[in-house]
Amino acid sequence: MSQVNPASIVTLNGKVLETLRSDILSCRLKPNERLRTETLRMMYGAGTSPIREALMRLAAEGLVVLEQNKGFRVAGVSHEQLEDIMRTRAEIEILALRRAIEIGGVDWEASVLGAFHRLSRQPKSDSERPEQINEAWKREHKAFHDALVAACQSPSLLSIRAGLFDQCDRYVALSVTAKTLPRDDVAEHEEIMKATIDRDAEKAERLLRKHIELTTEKVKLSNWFSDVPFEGEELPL
Amino acid sequence: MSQVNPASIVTLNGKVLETLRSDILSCRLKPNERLRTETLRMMYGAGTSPIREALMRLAAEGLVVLEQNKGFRVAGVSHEQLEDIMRTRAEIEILALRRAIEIGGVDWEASVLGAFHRLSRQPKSDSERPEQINEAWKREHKAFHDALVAACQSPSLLSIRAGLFDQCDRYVALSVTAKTLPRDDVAEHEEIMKATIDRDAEKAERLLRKHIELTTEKVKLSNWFSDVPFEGEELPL
DNA sequence: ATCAAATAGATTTTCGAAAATCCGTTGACA
DNA sequence: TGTCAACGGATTTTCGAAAATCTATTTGAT
Repeated sequence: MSQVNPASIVTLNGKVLETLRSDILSCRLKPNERLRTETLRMMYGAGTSPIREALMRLAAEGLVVLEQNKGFRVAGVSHEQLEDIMRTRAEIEILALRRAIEIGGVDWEASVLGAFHRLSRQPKSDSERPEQINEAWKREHKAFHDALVAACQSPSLLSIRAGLFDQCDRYVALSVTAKTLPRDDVAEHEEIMKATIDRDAEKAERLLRKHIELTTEKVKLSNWFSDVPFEGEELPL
Repeated sequence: MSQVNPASIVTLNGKVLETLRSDILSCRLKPNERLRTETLRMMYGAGTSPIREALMRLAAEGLVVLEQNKGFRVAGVSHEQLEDIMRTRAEIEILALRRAIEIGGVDWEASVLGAFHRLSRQPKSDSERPEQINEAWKREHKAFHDALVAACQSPSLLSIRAGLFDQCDRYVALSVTAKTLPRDDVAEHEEIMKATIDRDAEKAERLLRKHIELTTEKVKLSNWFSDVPFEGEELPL
C-alpha cells in the first residue's frame, strides 16, 4: 500500500502523494494539522488538482480527514485509536503469518532469515542523534515484518496489513523522543524469526502478539499528546 | 465505508463519489471498463476535478485502477481475486463477530434480531423480474451482516470489513442472472442469528464461514466472465 | 444591550482551457 | 521488406482563475 512504487513517480500527482504520505507518517505534518491547498501548493510546487487528488487518496487510506467545504487535515490521534489500530493490526498480521507458515516455501524462509540479518546489523538509533530513530533501521524493520507475511498468498490481506502498519508507524513516529522501557529489539525479532522458520505457528503468534503489544505500551507511555495541536488549530510557527 | 452518508452529498465531489461507487458495485460500469474523464463528465454533469478526485478515492479503495498517464478503469475481476477477497472477508468478519459476541449487550442482540426479521420479510427477487435481485433485499441483507458485527467496538476492523463486503458484493452483482444451486437464505441467516445471540462463538463462526463459502461457490459457478470486457477494451454499445 | 441580518476576507470547490503524454500511422531510408 | 523516427489525433494531467462556501465581524433594528 505505501511502498514507494517507482512507477508511481512519473506524474506530479504520484510525487505529491508519496511525499505527502511520508510527511504524514513521519509526523513532519502533525496530527490534526490543517492542510490548506495554498500552503501545500507552495510546499510541493504543484497546482490545485494533483494536491487535492493526493489528499483524496490519503483520505480513503485514513491518514487524512476531509470535512466538506472546510478542507483537509491530518487525521487526529487518540489513545482509543492507538489501541484499536494496534489490536487490529496484531490480529490481521497474525492471520497472515499463520498462512505464510502454512504455505511458505524455502525461498520465503531464506528471505525472512535475510531480512532479520539485515535488520540485526543496523543500529537502531543514529550515533550522532540518539533520540532520532535511524531511517535505515526503520526501512529494514518494515522489510522484516513484510518478509514474515509475504508468503501468505493473499493480496487483499497483505494490502490491509500494509495500511495498518503505516497507521501504527505514525504513532511510533509520534512517540519517538520518549525514553521509556528499555527493550531488546534484536532478541524479540530473532525469536519471532526462529519460531516462524520452525513452523511453530502457536509460538510465532504468541511472540508476534507480544511484540506488537510491547510497542503499543511503549507508545502509550510516551507523552506524544503534548505537542499535538488541539482539534481546531495548527501549531504556531 | 460505503454507506451513503447524507453529509457527504453537499459537494459535487461527494455526489460523484457516491454515484460512481454505486455504479461500479452494481456493475452498471463493468469490470475493466475504461473510465474516460470526458465520458464521466457527461454522465455525472461535473467538471474534471470532482471526477478525478472521486476516482482517486475509489482507486485507494480498490474499486478502480489507475495506470499513470493512461487513465482509470474499473478494477478487473478474476477467480483468484474472488477467492482471495471472499476468504479474507470471511476471516475478518469472523474476527469481528467473535468480538461482538464477547462484548455486545442486549441492545445489540435486539438489533440483530430486528435486522434478521426485516430481512426475512423481504422477498429476495422482485416478483416481476425474478432474475433481478430486489434492491430492498440487498439493503436489508447488508444491514443484517452489519448488525452482526456492529458491537465489536473496533472502528478499524469495521471499516476494513465494510470495504471487503463491497468488493464481494460486486462479484455477487456480476453473477446475478445465474440460476444455480437453490439456497435457503432465510434459514442460513436465521441459524447465524441464533448462534450469535446464544453467544455460541464456535457455532456462529462455523455457520458464517459456511455462509460465505456458499456465496463464493454460487458466484464461481455463474458465468460472469462471459460479458466482462477483456483487458483492453470496453464493451461496444 | 441583544439579536439577527448583512458584509467582507479567507478558503474551498469547481471549471475549462493549456500542456504533457500516449499510441497508432505514416513515410523515409536501408 | 523491415526498421525507426516523426507526425497527429485522442486522452490524460495540470494549471490558475472564477464561483461557491464558510467564518468572523460589523451594522442596524428592536
